[in-house]
Amino acid sequence: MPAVSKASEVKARLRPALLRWFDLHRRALPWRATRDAYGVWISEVMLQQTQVDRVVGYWTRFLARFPSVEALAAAQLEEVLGLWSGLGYYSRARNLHRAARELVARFEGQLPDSVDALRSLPGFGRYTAGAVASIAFGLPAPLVDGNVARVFSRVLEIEGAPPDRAREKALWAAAEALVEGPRPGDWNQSLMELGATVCTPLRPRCGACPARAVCGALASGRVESLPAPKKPAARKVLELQVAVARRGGAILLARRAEQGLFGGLWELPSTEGRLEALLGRRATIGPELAVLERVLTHRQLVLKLWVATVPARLGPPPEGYLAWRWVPQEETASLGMSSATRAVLERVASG
DNA sequence: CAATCGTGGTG
DNA sequence: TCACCAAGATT
Repeated sequence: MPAVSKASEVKARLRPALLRWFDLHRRALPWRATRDAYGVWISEVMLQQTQVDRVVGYWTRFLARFPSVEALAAAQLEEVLGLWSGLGYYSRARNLHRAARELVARFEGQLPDSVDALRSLPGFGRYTAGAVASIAFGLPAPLVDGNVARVFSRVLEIEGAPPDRAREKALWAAAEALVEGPRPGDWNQSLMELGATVCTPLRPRCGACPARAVCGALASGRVESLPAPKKPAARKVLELQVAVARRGGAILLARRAEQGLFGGLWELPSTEGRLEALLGRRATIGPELAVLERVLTHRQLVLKLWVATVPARLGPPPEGYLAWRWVPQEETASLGMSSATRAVLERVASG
Protein backbone atom coordinates (compact mmCIF):
# COMPACT_ATOMS: atom_id res chain seq x y z
CA MET A 1 0.00 0.00 0.00
CA PRO A 2 1.31 3.50 -0.84
CA ALA A 3 2.49 5.40 2.19
CA VAL A 4 -0.01 8.22 1.70
CA SER A 5 -3.12 6.05 1.71
CA LYS A 6 -1.68 4.11 4.61
CA ALA A 7 -1.20 7.45 6.37
CA SER A 8 -4.85 8.42 5.98
CA GLU A 9 -5.89 5.03 7.30
CA VAL A 10 -3.61 5.38 10.32
CA LYS A 11 -4.51 8.99 10.94
CA ALA A 12 -7.80 8.55 12.79
CA ARG A 13 -6.18 6.30 15.38
CA LEU A 14 -2.74 7.85 15.64
CA ARG A 15 -3.60 11.52 15.92
CA PRO A 16 -5.70 11.45 19.10
CA ALA A 17 -3.42 8.91 20.78
CA LEU A 18 -0.25 10.85 20.08
CA LEU A 19 -1.70 14.23 21.08
CA ARG A 20 -2.91 12.73 24.35
CA TRP A 21 0.54 11.24 24.94
CA PHE A 22 2.14 14.61 24.21
CA ASP A 23 -0.11 16.37 26.73
CA LEU A 24 1.15 13.96 29.38
CA HIS A 25 4.83 13.63 28.45
CA ARG A 26 5.95 16.85 26.82
CA ARG A 27 9.18 18.15 28.27
CA ALA A 28 9.11 21.58 29.91
CA LEU A 29 11.38 23.53 27.57
CA PRO A 30 11.90 27.28 27.91
CA TRP A 31 10.67 28.08 24.40
CA ARG A 32 7.47 26.18 25.14
CA ALA A 33 6.66 28.72 27.84
CA THR A 34 6.13 31.35 25.13
CA ARG A 35 4.05 31.64 22.01
CA ASP A 36 6.19 34.50 20.83
CA ALA A 37 6.98 33.75 17.20
CA TYR A 38 10.45 35.25 17.55
CA GLY A 39 11.35 32.93 20.43
CA VAL A 40 9.99 29.94 18.55
CA TRP A 41 12.04 30.89 15.50
CA ILE A 42 15.28 31.17 17.47
CA SER A 43 14.66 27.81 19.11
CA GLU A 44 13.97 26.10 15.78
CA VAL A 45 17.17 27.41 14.23
CA MET A 46 19.25 26.44 17.26
CA LEU A 47 17.70 22.98 17.25
CA GLN A 48 18.77 22.25 13.68
CA GLN A 49 21.11 19.26 13.90
CA THR A 50 21.52 19.99 17.59
CA GLN A 51 20.13 18.21 20.62
CA VAL A 52 17.64 19.83 22.98
CA ASP A 53 19.86 19.67 26.05
CA ARG A 54 22.58 21.70 24.36
CA VAL A 55 20.21 24.36 23.13
CA VAL A 56 18.52 25.35 26.40
CA GLY A 57 21.33 27.51 27.76
CA TYR A 58 22.09 29.11 24.41
CA TRP A 59 18.44 29.99 23.83
CA THR A 60 18.06 31.56 27.27
CA ARG A 61 21.18 33.73 26.90
CA PHE A 62 20.29 34.68 23.34
CA LEU A 63 16.75 35.77 24.22
CA ALA A 64 18.02 37.74 27.19
CA ARG A 65 20.45 39.69 25.03
CA PHE A 66 18.28 39.87 21.88
CA PRO A 67 14.66 39.81 23.08
CA SER A 68 13.13 40.87 19.77
CA VAL A 69 13.63 40.96 16.03
CA GLU A 70 14.53 44.64 16.32
CA ALA A 71 17.20 43.98 18.95
CA LEU A 72 18.75 41.25 16.82
CA ALA A 73 18.64 43.36 13.68
CA ALA A 74 20.33 46.26 15.46
CA ALA A 75 23.22 44.11 16.71
CA GLN A 76 26.57 43.56 15.08
CA LEU A 77 27.06 40.10 13.56
CA GLU A 78 30.16 39.74 15.69
CA GLU A 79 28.15 39.86 18.88
CA VAL A 80 25.58 37.41 17.52
CA LEU A 81 28.40 34.99 16.74
CA GLY A 82 29.72 35.55 20.25
CA LEU A 83 26.48 34.19 21.69
CA TRP A 84 26.53 31.34 19.17
CA SER A 85 30.09 30.40 20.02
CA GLY A 86 30.40 26.64 20.57
CA LEU A 87 27.00 25.78 19.12
CA GLY A 88 28.35 24.97 15.65
CA TYR A 89 27.01 25.43 12.12
CA TYR A 90 27.68 29.14 12.31
CA SER A 91 25.92 29.94 9.03
CA ARG A 92 22.77 29.57 11.12
CA ALA A 93 23.73 32.62 13.16
CA ARG A 94 24.74 34.58 10.08
CA ASN A 95 21.42 33.75 8.38
CA LEU A 96 19.50 34.57 11.55
CA HIS A 97 21.06 37.99 11.65
CA ARG A 98 20.41 38.64 7.96
CA ALA A 99 16.81 37.46 8.31
CA ALA A 100 16.22 39.77 11.27
CA ARG A 101 17.31 42.72 9.16
CA GLU A 102 15.05 41.61 6.31
CA LEU A 103 12.15 41.28 8.73
CA VAL A 104 12.64 44.88 9.81
CA ALA A 105 12.97 46.05 6.20
CA ARG A 106 10.19 44.00 4.64
CA PHE A 107 7.79 42.89 7.38
CA GLU A 108 7.80 45.66 9.98
CA GLY A 109 9.81 43.47 12.33
CA GLN A 110 7.15 40.76 12.45
CA LEU A 111 7.54 37.15 11.36
CA PRO A 112 5.09 36.59 8.50
CA ASP A 113 2.37 34.02 9.13
CA SER A 114 2.69 32.09 5.89
CA VAL A 115 4.99 29.28 4.83
CA ASP A 116 5.87 30.93 1.53
CA ALA A 117 6.80 34.27 3.08
CA LEU A 118 8.86 32.54 5.77
CA ARG A 119 10.71 30.51 3.15
CA SER A 120 11.79 33.70 1.40
CA LEU A 121 13.97 34.53 4.42
CA PRO A 122 17.59 33.37 4.89
CA GLY A 123 17.89 30.20 6.92
CA PHE A 124 14.26 29.17 6.43
CA GLY A 125 14.12 25.83 4.64
CA ARG A 126 11.12 23.60 4.37
CA TYR A 127 11.41 22.31 7.92
CA THR A 128 11.89 25.61 9.73
CA ALA A 129 9.12 27.35 7.79
CA GLY A 130 6.74 24.51 8.71
CA ALA A 131 7.82 24.60 12.33
CA VAL A 132 7.31 28.34 12.81
CA ALA A 133 4.08 28.35 10.82
CA SER A 134 2.56 25.50 12.82
CA ILE A 135 3.97 26.13 16.29
CA ALA A 136 3.88 29.92 16.39
CA PHE A 137 0.91 30.60 14.12
CA GLY A 138 -1.20 27.46 14.42
CA LEU A 139 -1.21 26.84 10.68
CA PRO A 140 -1.59 23.26 9.36
CA ALA A 141 1.92 23.28 7.89
CA PRO A 142 3.75 19.94 7.61
CA LEU A 143 7.31 19.38 8.72
CA VAL A 144 9.79 16.52 8.50
CA ASP A 145 12.94 16.42 10.61
CA GLY A 146 15.09 13.45 11.54
CA ASN A 147 12.67 12.40 14.27
CA VAL A 148 9.57 12.61 12.09
CA ALA A 149 11.35 10.75 9.32
CA ARG A 150 12.21 7.92 11.70
CA VAL A 151 8.71 7.73 13.19
CA PHE A 152 7.04 7.71 9.77
CA SER A 153 9.58 5.27 8.37
CA ARG A 154 8.61 2.84 11.06
CA VAL A 155 4.88 3.42 11.47
CA LEU A 156 4.22 3.57 7.70
CA GLU A 157 7.13 1.33 6.68
CA ILE A 158 8.63 3.85 4.30
CA GLU A 159 11.68 2.39 2.60
CA GLY A 160 14.96 3.97 1.56
CA ALA A 161 17.74 5.95 3.20
CA PRO A 162 18.32 9.69 3.20
CA PRO A 163 18.60 11.55 0.90
CA ASP A 164 16.59 9.24 -1.36
CA ARG A 165 14.11 11.33 -3.40
CA ALA A 166 11.20 8.91 -3.31
CA ARG A 167 11.59 8.56 0.42
CA GLU A 168 11.61 12.34 0.93
CA LYS A 169 8.50 12.67 -1.17
CA ALA A 170 6.69 9.94 0.77
CA LEU A 171 7.67 11.46 4.11
CA TRP A 172 6.45 14.94 3.24
CA ALA A 173 3.24 13.57 1.73
CA ALA A 174 2.56 11.70 4.96
CA ALA A 175 3.35 14.80 7.04
CA GLU A 176 0.96 16.85 4.96
CA ALA A 177 -1.82 14.29 5.20
CA LEU A 178 -1.46 13.93 8.96
CA VAL A 179 -1.03 17.56 10.02
CA GLU A 180 -4.54 18.49 8.92
CA GLY A 181 -6.73 18.72 12.02
CA PRO A 182 -6.76 20.30 15.46
CA ARG A 183 -3.57 21.62 17.09
CA PRO A 184 -1.15 21.36 14.17
CA GLY A 185 1.75 22.82 16.18
CA ASP A 186 1.30 20.34 19.01
CA TRP A 187 0.88 17.54 16.50
CA ASN A 188 4.20 18.33 14.84
CA GLN A 189 5.92 18.66 18.19
CA SER A 190 4.41 15.41 19.41
CA LEU A 191 5.96 13.56 16.46
CA MET A 192 9.37 15.06 17.18
CA GLU A 193 9.03 14.45 20.91
CA LEU A 194 8.11 10.84 20.24
CA GLY A 195 11.12 10.41 17.98
CA ALA A 196 13.44 12.03 20.50
CA THR A 197 12.30 10.14 23.59
CA VAL A 198 10.54 6.89 22.57
CA CYS A 199 10.99 6.05 18.89
CA THR A 200 14.75 6.47 19.17
CA PRO A 201 17.35 5.27 16.64
CA LEU A 202 18.70 2.60 18.98
CA ARG A 203 16.64 0.53 21.39
CA PRO A 204 13.27 2.23 20.85
CA ARG A 205 10.86 1.85 23.75
CA CYS A 206 8.04 0.27 21.78
CA GLY A 207 6.31 -0.95 24.92
CA ALA A 208 5.71 2.65 25.98
CA CYS A 209 4.83 3.95 22.52
CA PRO A 210 1.41 5.49 21.91
CA ALA A 211 1.70 4.43 18.25
CA ARG A 212 2.35 0.74 18.88
CA ALA A 213 -1.19 -0.27 17.84
CA VAL A 214 -0.72 1.18 14.36
CA CYS A 215 3.02 0.73 13.81
CA GLY A 216 3.79 -1.26 10.67
CA ALA A 217 7.41 -1.91 11.57
CA LEU A 218 6.47 -3.22 15.01
CA ALA A 219 3.95 -5.59 13.47
CA SER A 220 6.44 -6.89 10.93
CA GLY A 221 9.42 -6.99 13.28
CA ARG A 222 11.36 -4.35 11.35
CA VAL A 223 11.69 -1.64 13.98
CA GLU A 224 15.43 -2.14 14.32
CA SER A 225 16.00 -2.12 10.55
CA LEU A 226 13.93 0.97 9.70
CA PRO A 227 14.89 3.51 8.64
CA ALA A 228 17.85 2.30 6.58
CA PRO A 229 21.12 3.91 7.71
CA LYS A 230 22.61 6.66 5.62
CA LYS A 231 26.11 6.37 4.31
CA PRO A 232 28.75 8.03 6.47
CA ALA A 233 30.41 11.26 5.38
CA ALA A 234 33.89 11.13 3.93
CA ARG A 235 36.35 12.89 6.22
CA LYS A 236 39.29 14.80 4.81
CA VAL A 237 42.31 15.89 6.77
CA LEU A 238 42.79 19.64 7.02
CA GLU A 239 46.24 20.46 8.35
CA LEU A 240 46.69 24.03 9.54
CA GLN A 241 49.75 25.89 10.75
CA VAL A 242 48.68 28.07 13.68
CA ALA A 243 50.56 31.15 14.87
CA VAL A 244 50.75 31.60 18.64
CA ALA A 245 51.83 35.22 19.03
CA ARG A 246 51.69 36.78 22.47
CA ARG A 247 52.43 40.23 23.71
CA GLY A 248 52.03 41.02 27.39
CA GLY A 249 48.73 39.48 28.50
CA ALA A 250 47.33 39.55 24.98
CA ILE A 251 47.23 37.05 22.15
CA LEU A 252 47.01 37.75 18.44
CA LEU A 253 43.62 36.80 16.97
CA ALA A 254 42.19 37.26 13.50
CA ARG A 255 38.60 37.28 12.28
CA ARG A 256 37.80 34.97 9.37
CA ALA A 257 35.92 36.06 6.28
CA GLU A 258 32.19 35.57 6.62
CA GLN A 259 31.87 32.50 4.44
CA GLY A 260 32.72 28.87 4.65
CA LEU A 261 34.11 27.01 7.59
CA PHE A 262 34.02 29.03 10.83
CA GLY A 263 33.03 32.11 8.81
CA GLY A 264 33.10 35.34 10.81
CA LEU A 265 34.73 33.73 13.84
CA TRP A 266 37.94 34.73 15.61
CA GLU A 267 40.92 32.39 15.72
CA LEU A 268 44.68 32.32 15.92
CA PRO A 269 46.07 33.23 12.49
CA SER A 270 46.22 29.98 10.54
CA THR A 271 47.05 28.71 7.09
CA GLU A 272 47.26 25.53 5.07
CA GLY A 273 50.46 26.94 3.64
CA ARG A 274 53.40 28.48 5.42
CA LEU A 275 53.05 30.90 8.32
CA GLU A 276 55.92 32.95 6.92
CA ALA A 277 53.80 33.62 3.83
CA LEU A 278 50.69 34.39 5.87
CA LEU A 279 52.28 36.77 8.35
CA GLY A 280 54.83 38.49 6.14
CA ARG A 281 58.48 39.37 6.36
CA ARG A 282 58.34 41.19 9.67
CA ALA A 283 57.17 38.11 11.55
CA THR A 284 59.42 35.31 12.73
CA ILE A 285 58.31 31.76 13.35
CA GLY A 286 59.81 29.98 16.33
CA PRO A 287 59.67 26.39 17.59
CA GLU A 288 56.66 24.10 17.32
CA LEU A 289 54.57 24.25 20.48
CA ALA A 290 52.05 21.44 20.14
CA VAL A 291 49.77 19.54 17.80
CA LEU A 292 46.02 19.37 18.44
CA GLU A 293 43.40 17.36 16.58
CA ARG A 294 39.67 17.97 16.27
CA VAL A 295 37.12 15.92 14.40
CA LEU A 296 34.31 17.63 12.49
CA THR A 297 31.67 15.99 10.33
CA HIS A 298 33.60 16.32 7.08
CA ARG A 299 37.03 17.31 8.34
CA GLN A 300 39.72 16.10 10.60
CA LEU A 301 41.53 19.19 11.79
CA VAL A 302 45.21 18.86 12.55
CA LEU A 303 46.39 22.07 14.21
CA LYS A 304 50.14 22.60 14.40
CA LEU A 305 50.92 25.37 16.86
CA TRP A 306 54.03 27.50 16.34
CA VAL A 307 55.46 30.25 18.48
CA ALA A 308 55.41 33.43 16.41
CA THR A 309 56.85 36.87 16.97
CA VAL A 310 54.84 39.63 15.34
CA PRO A 311 55.52 43.39 15.58
CA ALA A 312 53.14 45.13 18.01
CA ARG A 313 51.85 47.50 15.38
CA LEU A 314 49.75 45.41 12.98
CA GLY A 315 49.32 46.13 9.31
CA PRO A 316 46.29 45.04 7.29
CA PRO A 317 44.97 41.56 8.18
CA PRO A 318 46.41 38.50 6.43
CA GLU A 319 44.78 36.84 3.43
CA GLY A 320 41.37 35.39 4.28
CA TYR A 321 40.83 37.54 7.35
CA LEU A 322 38.66 40.62 7.89
CA ALA A 323 40.62 41.96 10.83
CA TRP A 324 43.21 41.08 13.41
CA ARG A 325 44.23 42.49 16.76
CA TRP A 326 45.91 41.83 20.09
CA VAL A 327 43.19 40.46 22.37
CA PRO A 328 43.64 40.57 26.17
CA GLN A 329 43.21 37.11 27.73
CA GLU A 330 40.08 38.06 29.66
CA GLU A 331 38.38 39.33 26.52
CA THR A 332 38.57 36.04 24.62
CA ALA A 333 35.60 34.58 26.50
CA SER A 334 33.04 36.84 24.83
CA LEU A 335 34.37 36.52 21.28
CA GLY A 336 32.79 34.32 18.66
CA MET A 337 35.16 31.38 18.32
CA SER A 338 34.91 27.73 17.40
CA SER A 339 35.39 25.04 20.02
CA ALA A 340 38.62 24.15 18.22
CA THR A 341 39.95 27.66 18.84
CA ARG A 342 38.85 27.50 22.47
CA ALA A 343 40.81 24.28 22.79
CA VAL A 344 43.86 25.95 21.27
CA LEU A 345 43.60 28.87 23.70
CA GLU A 346 43.22 26.45 26.57
CA ARG A 347 46.32 24.59 25.47
CA VAL A 348 48.32 27.78 25.05
CA ALA A 349 47.28 29.13 28.46
CA SER A 350 48.18 25.93 30.28
CA GLY A 351 51.62 25.60 28.88
C1' DC B 1 22.49 16.04 -6.01
C1' DA B 2 26.35 15.45 -3.38
C1' DA B 3 29.20 18.17 -0.59
C1' DT B 4 29.62 21.50 2.95
C1' DC B 5 28.90 23.19 7.39
C1' DG B 6 30.16 21.83 14.19
C1' DT B 7 29.65 19.88 18.31
C1' DG B 8 29.47 16.82 22.22
C1' DG B 9 27.02 12.82 24.00
C1' DT B 10 26.60 7.90 23.54
C1' DG B 11 27.34 2.80 23.13
C1' DT C 1 38.36 4.21 20.71
C1' DC C 2 35.34 5.48 17.33
C1' DA C 3 31.22 5.34 14.54
C1' DC C 4 26.96 7.14 14.97
C1' DC C 5 24.01 10.66 15.65
C1' DA C 6 20.72 15.47 16.56
C1' DA C 7 14.14 19.88 15.89
C1' DG C 8 18.55 21.25 8.22
C1' DA C 9 20.00 24.91 4.92
C1' DT C 10 22.67 26.12 1.12
C1' DT C 11 25.18 25.60 -3.06
